[in-house]
Amino acid sequence: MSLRYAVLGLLVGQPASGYDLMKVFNTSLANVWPATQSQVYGELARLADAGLIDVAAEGPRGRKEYTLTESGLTELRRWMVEEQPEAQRNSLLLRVFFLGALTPDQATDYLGFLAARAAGQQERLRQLRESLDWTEEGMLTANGRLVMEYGRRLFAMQEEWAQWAIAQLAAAEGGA
Amino acid sequence: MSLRYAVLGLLVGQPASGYDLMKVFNTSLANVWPATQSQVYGELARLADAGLIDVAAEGPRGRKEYTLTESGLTELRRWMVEEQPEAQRNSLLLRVFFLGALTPDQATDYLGFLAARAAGQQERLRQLRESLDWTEEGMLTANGRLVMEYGRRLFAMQEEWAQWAIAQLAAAEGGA
DNA sequence: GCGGACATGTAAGAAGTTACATGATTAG
DNA sequence: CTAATCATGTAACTTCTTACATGTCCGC
Repeated sequence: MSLRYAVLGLLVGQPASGYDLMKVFNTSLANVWPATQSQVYGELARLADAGLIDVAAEGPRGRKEYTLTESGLTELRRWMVEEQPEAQRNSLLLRVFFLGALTPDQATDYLGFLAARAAGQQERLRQLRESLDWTEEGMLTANGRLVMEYGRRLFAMQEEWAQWAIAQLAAAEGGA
Repeated sequence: MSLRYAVLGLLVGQPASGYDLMKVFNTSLANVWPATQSQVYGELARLADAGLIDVAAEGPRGRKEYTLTESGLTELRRWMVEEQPEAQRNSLLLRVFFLGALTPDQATDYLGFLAARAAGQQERLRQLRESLDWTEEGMLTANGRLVMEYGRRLFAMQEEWAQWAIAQLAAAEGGA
């Protein structure tokens, strides 16, 4: 049900169309809460139906610009504060659990790949941060900083952990 | 499609029934790849159909014990090495993105809650590690160590990050 | 006028969740 | 004998993905 709240959250303070929202889902939110076009348009219709958003304006090409209603904002806040975060799937860790199904060489390669990927993601984040226009004071940029810093720390942790894990495997090999 | 591989992975080296697998999904894998009973039984039927697993033995109460076939192991390895990990959803970060929808006090409370939760999860992990029988040398315990260490580092990172984020909010408040 | 971006929508199917339904065996 | 555990399965529903379908406006 979180897609619903992603949509509500994006409409806080700034009206937008489905098309506008999709751009955000394909960029800033791509690594946090991916969504497809058909999902977004469907959810917008359902939210409007439920009175949590309104069509504030209609533009060219059938463009519908939605705004958050009061009950929409209330519902978003309720979700943020009250709702328990649901369990999240992690296919990286799933693979680590099953590392024993690979040969030791393959397992080490996989961890090496993870380390390299984490390093690459850090680099990509760094570039993104530099390219962003921090003068524009939207809500997403303000809290986007917090999210980016989380990402930076996560990727750094992953890189270090993968290197540690490689050493562990090597020690187990040597010890056996 | 990863549930399929979770099931295959759990069958590496040790035959099991759906009931056995559910115990694992409800414990070790609960925070990595949650699955429901109806999903697991359905997937087992499909995997047997596809020849990736076999019914090796039938026991009391209609118990069916499945083993991995060779093509099952091949397919698992292929997935582990070749398949790109799909984007993962993160409702924690989604909420952080929308922190601006809350009052500053509520936002700080939420981050404080995250810090406390991360601390609790570290404690829980520590207890789990102590309670585990490390003499039993199953594959899950060997690589389970790696996964637990990942968890430890993740929760530590989360706690520190949340505290950093609280300080950031305070600074922004003070500065404004 | 025409290509690219803008813009919305539907349909079919896969994956995941919740709830129900049923029965066999074993330990005490 | 009876409660707990073992054990499998189905049905209905929601959510997510992929693909298709359609049309409009704007700049050049």
